[in-house]
Amino acid sequence: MEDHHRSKEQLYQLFAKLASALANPHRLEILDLLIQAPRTVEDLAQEAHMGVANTSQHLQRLKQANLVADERQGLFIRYRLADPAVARLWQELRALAELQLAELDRALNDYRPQRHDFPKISVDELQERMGKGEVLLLDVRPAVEFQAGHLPGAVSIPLDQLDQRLDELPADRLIVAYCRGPYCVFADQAIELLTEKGRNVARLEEGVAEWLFAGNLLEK
Amino acid sequence: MEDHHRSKEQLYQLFAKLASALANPHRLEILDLLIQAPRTVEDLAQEAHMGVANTSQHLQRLKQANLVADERQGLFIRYRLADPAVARLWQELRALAELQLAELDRALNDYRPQRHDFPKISVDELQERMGKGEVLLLDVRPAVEFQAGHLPGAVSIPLDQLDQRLDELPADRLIVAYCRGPYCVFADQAIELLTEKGRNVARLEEGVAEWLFAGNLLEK
DNA sequence: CTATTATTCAATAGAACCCTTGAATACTTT
DNA sequence: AAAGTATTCAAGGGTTCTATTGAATAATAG
Repeated sequence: MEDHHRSKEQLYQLFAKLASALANPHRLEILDLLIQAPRTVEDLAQEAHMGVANTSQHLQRLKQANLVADERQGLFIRYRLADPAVARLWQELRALAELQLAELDRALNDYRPQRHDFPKISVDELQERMGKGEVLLLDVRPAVEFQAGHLPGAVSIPLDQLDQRLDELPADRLIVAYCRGPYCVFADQAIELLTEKGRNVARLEEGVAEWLFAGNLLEK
Repeated sequence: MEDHHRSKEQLYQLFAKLASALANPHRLEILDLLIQAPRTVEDLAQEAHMGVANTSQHLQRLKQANLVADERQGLFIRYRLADPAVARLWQELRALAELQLAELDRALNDYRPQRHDFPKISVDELQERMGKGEVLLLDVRPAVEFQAGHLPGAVSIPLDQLDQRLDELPADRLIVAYCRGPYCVFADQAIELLTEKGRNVARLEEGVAEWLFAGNLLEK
């Protein structure tokens, strides 16, 4: 009888340990980055604005929980998601948070203040209009992420190069910008810039993660 | 620029807070119980073998995270899941843990040592054979949980009454026992007892939660 | 072999978490 | 109003988590 208890406790302990690996904002940000593309410790530290030692420690917790895997490549160590199911869990966590609108909506309004100011486009409409050649799909994420996988037919111009490469964009077609997903501001900034330049733009809220979950494939 | 950081941090902080509400074995056990049926604080404390004050505190953390809701009913306060999406997240968490078999499998072998010793039946086969009247579906969970919702056509005999009510079970049909789900031992124990008594039995691994996720409806 | 670079380790201090205990609160019944 | 019951509050001490710092380990380049 007591045995029973202990083994039940141990079972729940395992699940709790997995959950607690997710219970830190930095680690979630790291996962979010790794969903887009594998990266080295230093890259992650820089992107997430944290110290390298600290980043390394967080990565090790994630690794212990089997959420990420690593691979040595010469001098660097490259971390990646251990399994696509990790992304699914993270997605589910966000979905639940979205149900409790109140706080999240407020936080999101702070982070993406213009998010209601410009036109959006749905995946369905995008696919239909791309088929007719009416749309240019623009990926404004960093180049590494584009290379690791992107929406089919997308063109890559990372946000920080956008104003120097405006001439690569057609003036007569709708430009649909996307980035990592609904919590990413790159596309917002791209759209702001392009609107200033008089282009016809819209935002796709979905990123590569959502695209995958919907059962679609990526291009490499 | 600094603003940006802060609001991004806040966003991740929200998600992390939600995750940390799940990051405790007791709270997970509580959720697991609430998925089966709403309960009072005292009930939960007893089922989860923990102090009442402690249980109350955990419930409040869950409530603050919007994972559970409460409702006063006279002298008691009844807690329930805030949303079915909570069960989905919990399910996804377990699914991820299962991918990392090693540890979990060991823990599960401790908790359900006989789990490979008796026949199992799939949902499909169950439905087919129930249609033909070849099977009696037996719900061995506590009565409250049965009342809160059960698989269609199931008969309720809580585990602790089973040996006194054997005569209610037909001797000529296959008896399929189920309980809360794959991490629940009630059905295992029921099957052990029934096998001793010479009955023809099998276990359905799925519980009501899994049944719902598969898109089926419950009976009340 | 030495110097260099990416990553990890070890130690520390401060914060958050968790359980226990005993008292306080809220509602019902008499 | 008084007594009784379910739940919550408040305070404590022990444990775990986190960021920072500086030193230690790999792998590479010269």
